[in-house]
Amino acid sequence: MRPYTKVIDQLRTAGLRPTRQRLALAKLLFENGPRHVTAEMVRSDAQDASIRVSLATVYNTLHQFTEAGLLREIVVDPARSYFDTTTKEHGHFYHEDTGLLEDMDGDVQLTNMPRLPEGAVINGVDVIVRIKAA
Amino acid sequence: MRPYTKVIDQLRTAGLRPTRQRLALAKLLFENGPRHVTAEMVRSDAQDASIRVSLATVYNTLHQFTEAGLLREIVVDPARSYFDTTTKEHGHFYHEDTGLLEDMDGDVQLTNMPRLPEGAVINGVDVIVRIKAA
DNA sequence: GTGTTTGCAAAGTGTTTGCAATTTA
DNA sequence: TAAATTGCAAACACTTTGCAAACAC
Repeated sequence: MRPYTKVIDQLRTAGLRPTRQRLALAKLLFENGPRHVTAEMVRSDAQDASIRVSLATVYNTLHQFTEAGLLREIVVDPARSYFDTTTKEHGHFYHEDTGLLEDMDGDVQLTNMPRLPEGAVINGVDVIVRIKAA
Repeated sequence: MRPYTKVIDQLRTAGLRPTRQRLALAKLLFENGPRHVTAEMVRSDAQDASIRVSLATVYNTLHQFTEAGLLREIVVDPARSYFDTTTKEHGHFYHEDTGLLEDMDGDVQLTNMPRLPEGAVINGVDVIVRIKAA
């Protein structure tokens, strides 16, 4: 089987050249099941995997992947940005004491939502349940 | 009628002395209906109202009020922190292009929520509908 | 008077940017 | 070879902190 074909195509479609760094990071991000990462985690994982990539490139790549629809940014902590490899809409559990972000499976629904402000369209819906150890 | 009695009591209960700055900021925050503010907005409003208060104190005060249960922090933008004067649980519309944060009225409900991870309790539930001009 | 709070400026943190060197096509 | 990408270090924006002066009680 040809490696990375899917990701390469997605990158090309997004106008991104499949460079060594982008492919290595894509592998790291998408070949280990659903993940929720920060830039620092990615840099650290990359280092562990002997991928030489600067932090600036990690940031660039995360944002480019997000624009390309390969990642979704989740805003839960003012101190750092999380990126989710699962892009379909879904809720999250956020462990406030550990910083762990976890997918909610099943599909949570919003009921009784008021109508949108005049002339607005939805860009995304965030459902975050903040939890802590009992 | 005695001024600020309620806020003064709430501050005292929280172990906070009702200082000139805290009272002035409380007035500014709580006497103009529901508001969603950033530290910079508060500093600017304070300046307009001839309240002399440093940015450091604005930050301290916002956090102290939040701990005291007078404010609720809303995380929507990695670049800045919002504080909501409405503390009861409710959803928000966030205008991504203007940075305006707006209360959802009516009470949105989450249905079909999966059970919490083992040993966890809920700390808060965020429902944020991100919108933009059509 | 004693302990708390304030304000300033400096430090801190995560993120972004400018630009020369490198890589891709 | 032309255009895109990378990496470094400097710059950035927001937030926090250390500490002396001011204030509340």
